[in-house]
Amino acid sequence: MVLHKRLDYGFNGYQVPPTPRAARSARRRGINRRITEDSQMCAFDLLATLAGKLLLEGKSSPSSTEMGSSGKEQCEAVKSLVKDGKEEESKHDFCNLNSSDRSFIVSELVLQASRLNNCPKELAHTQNDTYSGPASTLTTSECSEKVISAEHLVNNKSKVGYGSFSGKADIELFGCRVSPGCKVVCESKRQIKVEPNDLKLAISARDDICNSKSPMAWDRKPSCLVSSDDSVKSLSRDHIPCGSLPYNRDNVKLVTRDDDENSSGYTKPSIINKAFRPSPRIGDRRIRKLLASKYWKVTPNLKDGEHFKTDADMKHVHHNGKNGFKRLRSQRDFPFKKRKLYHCSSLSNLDGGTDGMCNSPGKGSSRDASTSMLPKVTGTSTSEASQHASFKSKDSHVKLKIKSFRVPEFFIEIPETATVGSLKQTVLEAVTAILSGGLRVGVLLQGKKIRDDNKTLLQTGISHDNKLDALGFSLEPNLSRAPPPLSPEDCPFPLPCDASQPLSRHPPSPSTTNAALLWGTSDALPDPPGTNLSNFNESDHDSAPSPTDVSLENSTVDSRALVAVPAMNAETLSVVPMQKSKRSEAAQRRIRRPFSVSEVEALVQAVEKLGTGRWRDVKLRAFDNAKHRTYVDLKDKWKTLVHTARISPQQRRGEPVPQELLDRVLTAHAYWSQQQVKTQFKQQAETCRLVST
DNA sequence: GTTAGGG
DNA sequence: CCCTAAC
Repeated sequence: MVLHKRLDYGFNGYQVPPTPRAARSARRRGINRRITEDSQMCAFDLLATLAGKLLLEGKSSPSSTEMGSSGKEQCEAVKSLVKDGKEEESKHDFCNLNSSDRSFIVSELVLQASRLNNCPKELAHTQNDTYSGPASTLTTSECSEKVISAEHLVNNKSKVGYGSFSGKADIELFGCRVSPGCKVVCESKRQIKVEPNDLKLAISARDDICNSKSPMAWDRKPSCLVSSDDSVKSLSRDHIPCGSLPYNRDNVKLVTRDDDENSSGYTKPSIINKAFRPSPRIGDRRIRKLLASKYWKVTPNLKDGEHFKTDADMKHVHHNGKNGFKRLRSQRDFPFKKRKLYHCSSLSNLDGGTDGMCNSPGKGSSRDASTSMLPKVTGTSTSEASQHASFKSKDSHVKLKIKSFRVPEFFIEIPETATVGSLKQTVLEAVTAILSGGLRVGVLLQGKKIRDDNKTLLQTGISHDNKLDALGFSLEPNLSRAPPPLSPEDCPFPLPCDASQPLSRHPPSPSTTNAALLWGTSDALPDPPGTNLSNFNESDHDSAPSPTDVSLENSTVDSRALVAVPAMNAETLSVVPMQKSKRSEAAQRRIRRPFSVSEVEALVQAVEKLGTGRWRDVKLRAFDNAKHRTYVDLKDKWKTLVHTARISPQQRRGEPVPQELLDRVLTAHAYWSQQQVKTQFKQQAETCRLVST
């Protein structure tokens, strides 16, 4: 392990082995991909979505005594919100919840903020950034807090999730190719939708991860968590592991929905406290598969299935210089790039979908001197001009929807020998640290940061509907607080994934794109039938693994993504895309290059003529010019062809091979097998004859 | 270096 | 596709 080298899983296009098995194989051999210099720091561009929308709602006086009288009203309001949200959801269908998959995700957070009625007396209440006690004035800082608290809610749910053994909270890395399973996850678990060129981070929190370790009692049913109620307050404080959060959530309303529950979207707060129903679905197929998978292995130090038991174990693995060395460079070390985060104000989803509401003056100006994350442009706007009305309607309320937050940019250093599972774990830790460690929220109005935290929304103009579309929030690292150390409960084991996904967040550079295109078409060159078959020309692209694998086409990113994050411009990235230059030493697994039909035909034809035991001749005859096809490849392909021909067409995968070819395969295989037997028999007879004489 | 077969 | 034993 060369210390000065470092794996780069950034946008250079780390190519994960195409199959889990390949990943295992690669891991077994300690093969890893890109090596880059320190100067070429890459970073994940993580997209963390709150799996829903945040609603900021201003309310006149969310004091603790409010629940009695106006609580019902509030809940009714929430109810209507949920209803509206449902409409929106059904329309945009980004949170389809399969009834068989009761993933729980904080799909809506309704933050209640007090209205900014000018009330100088109460301004005194809200000094500083710490909002405490009942107040009836929402200052910008409170607004920030609410936003961030909401994020922490989500985040902490996620933490609970992955901390529990059932591992129901998923953090998943999506690559160019999204496996069907992951797709389902995306859709059913209300995870974020991701872009093929972006590193994908999906965080979901599910109710059924809650076990005895996580006393959080989230009810699946639509619930309204009004923390001004004392019991619920204790729940939100005690059971939601908000830990280091300084934020007061007394005003936080958590509204969850569940599509398969035909409900009005509101149940009495007390219901929330009812005992959590342990999910019997621990046997979730996926999880089961994961549990059985070898991906549990974190480092060579650990045996399969073994996972962290103690904090010391964690540290051992994490800081063992040889294998478990990981270093996370996070907030402190590197400035965050600005991220844009657009709130998409919408209460109800009516129709249409101009992104007017989501457009912010800061759009496009992702480069800013400060270190905050600016709102990210959300391409899929669910709001429209007509929603201004709904915005306006609730007179004294300011309702905002934040579609997603981006995780601040961070860097990861991980040894080559690390497993994919440990990489995931590292990312998970990093994200967790960032999200829970210390974030501040900045409020931007028309591109300008509102620094006076004591201003009311009314004073700043945030309450003006016509300015809401210019409102944005930025996440900023809170450098005053170090990320809390990760406890083993947080990450008792790496999150396995049943599908290794290529990580690529970098839009393919022109060169790689061309290579990929060439690469993709080289095999499809029509092979003139009857002519010399040895014309599978070497395309020489196998040595340049491109992030733009042809499998990209499989990565049909759901257009219903919660947030469509535009691919970053290549020029905005300060990282030199890795070409094949640096990949000299470490034995690189060859790119998988599926045989085209014409290649198969050539192979079949050659084998028909030469038989199954002369692969070198087959190679010379039919694939002489295809340097990337070795005779071992041809032999292997024949093997798989025979297998393919024997199985039912339904079981076949990949590019379908004409049945006619498969028939020829079987025929030839039978013939040559018979020949082999014959020759063996002859040989035996010969030897017997020789021995006897 | 080839071939065969398991992974 | 990779790996390896066997030839």
